[in-house]
Amino acid sequence: MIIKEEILHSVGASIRHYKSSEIIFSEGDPPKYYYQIIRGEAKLNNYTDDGKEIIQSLLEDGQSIGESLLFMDRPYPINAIATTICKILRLPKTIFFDLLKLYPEICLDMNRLLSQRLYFKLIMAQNLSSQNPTAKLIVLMDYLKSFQKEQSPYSFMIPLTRQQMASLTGLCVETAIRTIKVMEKNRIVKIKDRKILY
DNA sequence: TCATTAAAGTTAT
DNA sequence: ATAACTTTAATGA
Repeated sequence: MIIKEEILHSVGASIRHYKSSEIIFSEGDPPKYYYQIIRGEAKLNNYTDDGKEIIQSLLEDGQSIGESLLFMDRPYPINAIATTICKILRLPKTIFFDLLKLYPEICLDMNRLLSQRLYFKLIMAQNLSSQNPTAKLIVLMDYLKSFQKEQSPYSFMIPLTRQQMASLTGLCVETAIRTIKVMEKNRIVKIKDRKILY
């Protein structure tokens, strides 16, 4: 959790509830608020001209949404969509900046967070250009697994659907599925009732 | 080689 | 029940 809930409440953040698949903001909207998920999951995405979804990032409890866009004066280049029922705190941008000035600690945490986001983007950028599907999926899984201590083989259950993995790596689902099958054959992953262990 | 299309089976809501 | 996800197979770039 990047900013404590009590602090957000104390400066007048409002609680908003979203249904699954409800839009939080759309591409082209001007960023006006800081959003923080209290409960639920959301995603940042784009659609290619032929309608294929590209997931930019997946967000869960405690995480902020699209915060990097608040620091400049440009419309959102992405959509934010709730993927489950969500309870989200929303704080007007101006008050958000007051908070940053008031609490150096929050400011520092925000920089850390932006750094993490950039890191993920850089990792995924190498991925999207060229490379074979196996390499793409491994880069994604390595990144996800890096957050847990246990690093032994097959100790990490990928918390994503094949659909999501495909949308994050720019593959089509079928290719993702076939590639994962090959990876199972090559002992890179194990599959236990459809869950991928890496 | 991978994407696309279609069709069918499976799981989650 | 209905939608979302998974899987397989055929076809085309």
